Amino acid sequence: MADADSGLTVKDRHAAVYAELRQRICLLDYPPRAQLSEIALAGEFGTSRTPMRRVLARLEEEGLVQSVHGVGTFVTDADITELEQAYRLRVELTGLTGQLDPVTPDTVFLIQLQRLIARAAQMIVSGTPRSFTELDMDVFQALLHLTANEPLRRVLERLYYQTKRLWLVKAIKAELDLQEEYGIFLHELQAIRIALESGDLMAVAQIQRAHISMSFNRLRKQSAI
Amino acid sequence: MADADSGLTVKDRHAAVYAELRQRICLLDYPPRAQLSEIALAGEFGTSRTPMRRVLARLEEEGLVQSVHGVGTFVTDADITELEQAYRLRVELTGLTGQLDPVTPDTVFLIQLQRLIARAAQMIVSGTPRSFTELDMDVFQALLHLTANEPLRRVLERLYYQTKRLWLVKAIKAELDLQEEYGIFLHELQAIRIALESGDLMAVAQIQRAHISMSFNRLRKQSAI
DNA sequence: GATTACCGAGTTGTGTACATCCTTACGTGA
DNA sequence: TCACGTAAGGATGTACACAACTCGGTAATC
Repeated sequence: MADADSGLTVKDRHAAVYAELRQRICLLDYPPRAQLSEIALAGEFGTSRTPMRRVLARLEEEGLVQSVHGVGTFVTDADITELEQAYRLRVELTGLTGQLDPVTPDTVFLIQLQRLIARAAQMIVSGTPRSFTELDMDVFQALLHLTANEPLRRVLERLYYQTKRLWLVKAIKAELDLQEEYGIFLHELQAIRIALESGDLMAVAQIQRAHISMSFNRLRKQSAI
Repeated sequence: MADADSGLTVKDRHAAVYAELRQRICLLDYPPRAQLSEIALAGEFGTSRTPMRRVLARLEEEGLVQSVHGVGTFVTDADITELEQAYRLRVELTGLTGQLDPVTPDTVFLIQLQRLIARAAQMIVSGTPRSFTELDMDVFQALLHLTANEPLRRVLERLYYQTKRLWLVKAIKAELDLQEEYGIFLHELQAIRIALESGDLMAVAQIQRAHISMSFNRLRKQSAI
């Protein structure tokens, strides 16, 4: 409420609402099959249904919600069989980030990464599925800057938010070894830092690619039970 | 006008209008920088501004138009330097079609392809830049069925329509050797048919990938003049 | 004559009433 | 008691009036 939107254009406001709703869906604040009321959301964000419908239409394009005439707008359920194609595409595209317009990071980036690694280490001590997902999102956004290919970034971002809920759903249902997940993630970040310090962006991409692929296999293994 | 929309849901109508406008933009019926009037389009499609704005918002997401408050909605200009990243991503993703969920075509598909090859042969005799682009779109849609990976198909479709205008703009400005373009395209289709008949979908993908890459190089060579 | 302030036309963005549609509960009849 | 028709409620989809904004012309002023 009364957000400091001074100087922001109207499209920035739309983007902020979109990002907020996307965050809520992926953090399961709005769990799968939850109903989103256009009127209620409009009231919360201090606007009317018209701009809210535009945001919801975009979320529907991304596959995060689904609107049915006369019934309502509902969060889609994160089904692993339906999202397997998206996950595999995400694996391949992550590998491309080291190939298409790679960006050598500056010192600021390395410091930021070091801070993220510290947060990952803290996860092992006092991590929750939710706080881990928030960290994972921050890491994703940071590593996205390693490629300057804007279309690739947009596609990767979409695929990330489409598939990320799978992990959190499984984690909350206690179908994942959380300590193992935290440890692997910390190890991945340390490997990425080493690769970055040697300036090998192709290696960074392959490390990410490998871990996304392995993470999906762990998710699938648990589902097969 | 009075389209046979009996039985079609409302979202199909939206999709049809979206596809129609996308076609017009990519065939340069609406050339770059052309202004699209919400009211005029609403009148043409027999609806009001509200649904039309939803379609235009999606076109803006895809980067085909740009809306400015108080000014208008304009077709974006197909700038080769801006679209180079999209083009290179398209090259890589096309290569993935033989790898992610490849679909072995049935006999109907091969017959359809044979018909497309015949149209390509006709291009050499009486082709125009426009009719060639229409053929190219049909070929693209047909070959898209060779992968069952839906997310990949959606991304490829977006990248295709984002980048396709570049060719037609250059062709109309007579900065391309049309006979050479038509000949290469026919040769590509024949190579694809041979690869398909041997069931090698990976080869089909690599042939497409190579031709998209070469096509972009020809576009860039002409631009460097 | 140059500059600046202002007004008006035209466009996109927003708010809201209404249309359309689905679901559910209720009542009526067999 | 069950089946079916019907009406009410609530949701999304649509239409339209109005607000916000940009840009051109015009006239007043220095």
